[in-house]
Amino acid sequence: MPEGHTLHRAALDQRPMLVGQHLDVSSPQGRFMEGAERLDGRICTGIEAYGKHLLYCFDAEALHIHLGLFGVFKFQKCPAAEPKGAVRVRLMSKSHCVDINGPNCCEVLDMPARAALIGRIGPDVLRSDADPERAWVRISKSKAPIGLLLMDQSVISGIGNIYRSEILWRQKVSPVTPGNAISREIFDRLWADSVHLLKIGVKANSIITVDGVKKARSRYGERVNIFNKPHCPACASQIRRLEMAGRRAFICDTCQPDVR
DNA sequence: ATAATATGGTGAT
DNA sequence: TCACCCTATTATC
Repeated sequence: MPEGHTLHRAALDQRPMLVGQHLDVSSPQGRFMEGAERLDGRICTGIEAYGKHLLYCFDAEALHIHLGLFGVFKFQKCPAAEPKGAVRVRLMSKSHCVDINGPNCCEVLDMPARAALIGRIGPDVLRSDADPERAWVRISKSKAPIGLLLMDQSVISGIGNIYRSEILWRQKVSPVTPGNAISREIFDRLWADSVHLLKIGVKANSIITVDGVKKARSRYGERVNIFNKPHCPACASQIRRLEMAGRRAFICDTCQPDVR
């Protein structure tokens, strides 16, 4: 679930539920008591997503959430049901209740810390204020493989392990291509396709990288081209798996030749 | 029914 | 390199 699209979708969903209202903030699970107490009763002034990070703003402070691999948002209308599972934070407005379970990161940031966080994140393909030049500078100067660079959130943010394999396959780029061997034209295509796919992901609330597919049916199913698939949908070659940054990457050696 | 696996990132070792 | 966070889905009995 949580690649960049998940967080932007959460921001869109939750803004009308929470922003502009005094929130009851609690930690049913008990592992965020201090932070909850600090924010309880204050007005939520905005919700912003940066890459895979979400910030609930309360004037000069912000609740910083990173879902990690397991984290999930759940929301419901009031009156709210009993917390289910390990609810680290419960945010309650007059109308809605948002529960956050299992986040990797859950902390209160002051302004300098918020600036530091935003500063260390590369341009987010889903933000209109993103500057792709920053990503181009990093990639074009790096000897690291593009499959690693696309997953490096300080280079470009929002892309996760599924989108990585899918974008590189769609643009016929081998993940082992060094960043400094990527032409400006290829970079522009990678960026544009990332924006395109993650926007679809926000709308569908699911990763869909196959053209023409509108709705998510199963976990992978027809939604993706090569991620976790045995054969290439374009040429039927066997899909090769390789370990990159400790994560499984998928590659079709026919469609994505190593041109180094 | 129970077990295994992962769309992520941090901090310790 | 590994433990952790502790959900949701899929695979295996």
